[in-house]
Amino acid sequence: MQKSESLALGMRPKLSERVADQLRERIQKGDFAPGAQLPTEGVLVEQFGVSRTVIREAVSSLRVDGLVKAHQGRGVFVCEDISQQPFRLCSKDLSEKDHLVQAMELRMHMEVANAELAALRRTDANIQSMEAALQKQHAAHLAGELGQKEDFSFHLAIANATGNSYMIDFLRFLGPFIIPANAMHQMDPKELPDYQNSLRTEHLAIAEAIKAGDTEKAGAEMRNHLRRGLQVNANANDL
Amino acid sequence: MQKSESLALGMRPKLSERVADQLRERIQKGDFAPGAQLPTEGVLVEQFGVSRTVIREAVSSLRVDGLVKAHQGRGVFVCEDISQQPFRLCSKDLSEKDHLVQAMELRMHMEVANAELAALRRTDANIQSMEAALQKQHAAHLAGELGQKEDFSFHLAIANATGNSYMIDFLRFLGPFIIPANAMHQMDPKELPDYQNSLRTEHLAIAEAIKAGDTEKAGAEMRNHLRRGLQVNANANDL
DNA sequence: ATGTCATATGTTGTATGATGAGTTATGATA
DNA sequence: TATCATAACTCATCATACAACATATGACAT
Repeated sequence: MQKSESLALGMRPKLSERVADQLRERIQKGDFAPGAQLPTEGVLVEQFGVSRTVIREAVSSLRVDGLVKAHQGRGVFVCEDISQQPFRLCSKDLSEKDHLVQAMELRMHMEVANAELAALRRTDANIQSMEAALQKQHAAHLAGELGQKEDFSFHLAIANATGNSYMIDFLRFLGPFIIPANAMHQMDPKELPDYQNSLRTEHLAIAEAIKAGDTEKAGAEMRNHLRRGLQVNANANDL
Repeated sequence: MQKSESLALGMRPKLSERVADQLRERIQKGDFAPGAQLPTEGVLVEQFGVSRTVIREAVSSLRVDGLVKAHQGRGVFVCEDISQQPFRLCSKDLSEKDHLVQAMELRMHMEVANAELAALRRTDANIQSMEAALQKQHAAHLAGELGQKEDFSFHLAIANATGNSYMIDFLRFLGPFIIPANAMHQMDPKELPDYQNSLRTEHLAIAEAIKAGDTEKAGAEMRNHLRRGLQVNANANDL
């Protein structure tokens, strides 16, 4: 017979999420200090006027976010390093278009930096894997495939050449968000070879600059490459 | 009278986490295709031999990880872009030194991009908040404080001026990882004013370039600023 | 007085059944 | 055939009970 009028909350989305958000806020606001114990489930049940199920799901989500740590028999405690919250690209209050544009912009600058760093630090092995990726992509194109995977491999090879593992991780993280490949799917088949050719030209220019150790050119070519890709993608999606 | 012998699982840590891990694995392995519906709670209860509570908590954790999306009345579905796993800067197989250096490098390049973008797009309001932050930092310095918070506010104001919310989020994410402030704590008190002065000079140069819309200079000044900060930090920590 | 141990109490973890709230399939009816 | 009420299914929430673990309490022996 649960009364639904216990809601100074308002109740559109899931209750558990609303509770979780409120708890997050209170933690980040310093309402609960790092290391401190959260109110027990029973207390929270009373404070929020919801069932234990909801409280538990809310706390559970804080747990996977790394904000709190629960100890059976003792309680739930705020983590010492609140900072370690993960980074996500899921701004709910962002249009699909803005999401894509902003994510792509983030990636672009990131990759420009990668190209510059790669030009500074590339080893012979790096150059080899870059060229191998390009060769495979070319082969894929000749075989009539899109070669998206090989494309990404090339970019990953560049990230590898930076010697910064976080750069690699971040590119892997960003990669799936921005796939100009869906533009390729919608593309007029007659235009595809042209597109793939220009892609190859751009990639080669980047690789060349990195190989030569020309940081400025490497960055510029990468910027040009991604900007054009963004353009094509934008046109294909009517953005 | 729940029987504990239903465990082909093994049962050290929380059941819900073990179940969540198994589900994650099956999803990433492609056992459940993107877009496909997960088995219903009832079925999962039978498959794992645990209670609905556990299943719900496990699925809940997959939800906050962005791996699945639950629709009331329909079911739980695997997200189209499984890739949406959050980005973390966990230094598992990285020395503390490499961790700091690489994270700082990541931040540096992002902030250079921020400065350049800010110079392109800054509004009057942006400039005002930048200058306000600088003023507050100066006041803090004069009051004998370190002014780290105000320092970060200035950088955040720049990120704001990019108009890209992901840039802001990312800076917030990276911020706590790299705190040249700990260098300030270990610094000889006699050197502190000098350091703070040069800090202010650099900040002003950045702000000026952004205000003037000089993208190149803005980026260069930011790069110089952070590189010097990294240097100071490295010396203080014997890296 | 002190150390040891059983007990009580509090807290999170798990199980279970019932109900609310959406979604979809079914089938009756016009 | 089209429309619409109904049923069936699913996740969301509530409520209660018990298990597992941790800590505090107090009795008891030394």
